[in-house]
Amino acid sequence: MTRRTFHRAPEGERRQELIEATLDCISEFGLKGATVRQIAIRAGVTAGLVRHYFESKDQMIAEAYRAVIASLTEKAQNVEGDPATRLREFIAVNFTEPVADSRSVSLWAAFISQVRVDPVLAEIHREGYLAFRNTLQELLSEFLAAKGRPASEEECRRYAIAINGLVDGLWVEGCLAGDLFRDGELVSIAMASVEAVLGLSIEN
Amino acid sequence: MTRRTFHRAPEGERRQELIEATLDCISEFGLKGATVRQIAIRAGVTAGLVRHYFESKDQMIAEAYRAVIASLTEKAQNVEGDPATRLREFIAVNFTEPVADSRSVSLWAAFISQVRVDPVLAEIHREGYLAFRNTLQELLSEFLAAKGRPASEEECRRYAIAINGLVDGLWVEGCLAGDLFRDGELVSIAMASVEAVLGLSIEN
DNA sequence: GAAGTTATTATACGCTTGAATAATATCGGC
DNA sequence: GCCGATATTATTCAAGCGTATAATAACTTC
Repeated sequence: MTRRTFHRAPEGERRQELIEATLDCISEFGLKGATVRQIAIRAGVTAGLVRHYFESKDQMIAEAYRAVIASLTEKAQNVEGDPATRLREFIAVNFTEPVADSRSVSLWAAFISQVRVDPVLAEIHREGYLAFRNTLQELLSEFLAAKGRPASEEECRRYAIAINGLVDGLWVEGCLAGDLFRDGELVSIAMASVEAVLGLSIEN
Repeated sequence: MTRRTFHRAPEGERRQELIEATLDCISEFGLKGATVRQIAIRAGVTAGLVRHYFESKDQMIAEAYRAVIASLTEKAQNVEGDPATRLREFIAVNFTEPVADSRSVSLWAAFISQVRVDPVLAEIHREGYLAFRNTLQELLSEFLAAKGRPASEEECRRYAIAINGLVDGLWVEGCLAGDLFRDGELVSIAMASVEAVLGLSIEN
């Protein structure tokens, strides 16, 4: 019996691979199909290694969730240009890969469904949601000011909640059943709706 | 050893109880925590009975999903009155119990997360989404006509997609973290946004 | 009220699960 | 080039999983 060959992964890299493998498994087989063994196979290692990098499977799952939130928000945070351009980009990003992807929404839903079960995941969700919404609120505040219609923080808050809801809702359905919509239809509907809600054009 | 006493449930009733117990378990423990044994305990029967009513656990889960979709949509389908009232009701219902409830969104998310895994669930989702959206589209068509601004089917379709997304998105966040919003805030934001999108008041 | 039907319980089976442990191969420092 | 440290594999374990089967208790019918 010959033992399986292997190489030691560089610092931190294996952790990342394991998290990525975890997400792959969750999106493909669901949370209950994402077993330690399945994840190990996907990562190209043996099951025992998981416990060398994480205290428990649950802890690994929680870290994987943090990675999902980060990937869903980071693209939206780092937009550049004048306020109108940034607002347009912020919206468009959600209807473009890799955010607009059935894998993303599967992961998002899988974790959402655990928010009630696991307080740790609930806290991660809450932070992610607020970060996303606050980014949007700040963006709206600048946009409205630039358009010569500055709004109170309270007003921006309401706009941010509405637009965040709109974008999220369209994002979910677009990811789940993209074939129900024409190319570019969702982003076009989103833009038009945001303009209507704000009562302003998002063009420069 | 004395055997556990029991009574025979009337036709269909036990099925319903088992489905309800399934949903309870999914919302409380997640899909992977909803085991046959847990579900049986919740329903007040023994595990073996599940297979007397359902061919398999998977089939029971699928039927449970149908029940969720039904509960989320039936409230919205059966609104009465003039078009404006019905439109207002349609929206408001989504921010009122039992639709607006963390249990509902947990169930919704749990199944959504399986859409990629299980084609049966994917089909159930698709039907439910389209039924909901088409109801809304019909409602919008009547509303716009009544307001003296009749719109083409294509226009109504776009409005329906947008408003459905908006309502869904707000519903999700409201259910997940209701404490982030003031009383009635979400329904108020939803109404205002819908009015902005349509460019019309929803009052009579 | 006895007989027949079947809903329900009880028990068992094979498999998978997350985790613990022991053996071993790889690598950095010297 | 050896040596200690540790990343990785291999193996094992008890618990829990979905399901199958057999015994039994509760109704129905006559």
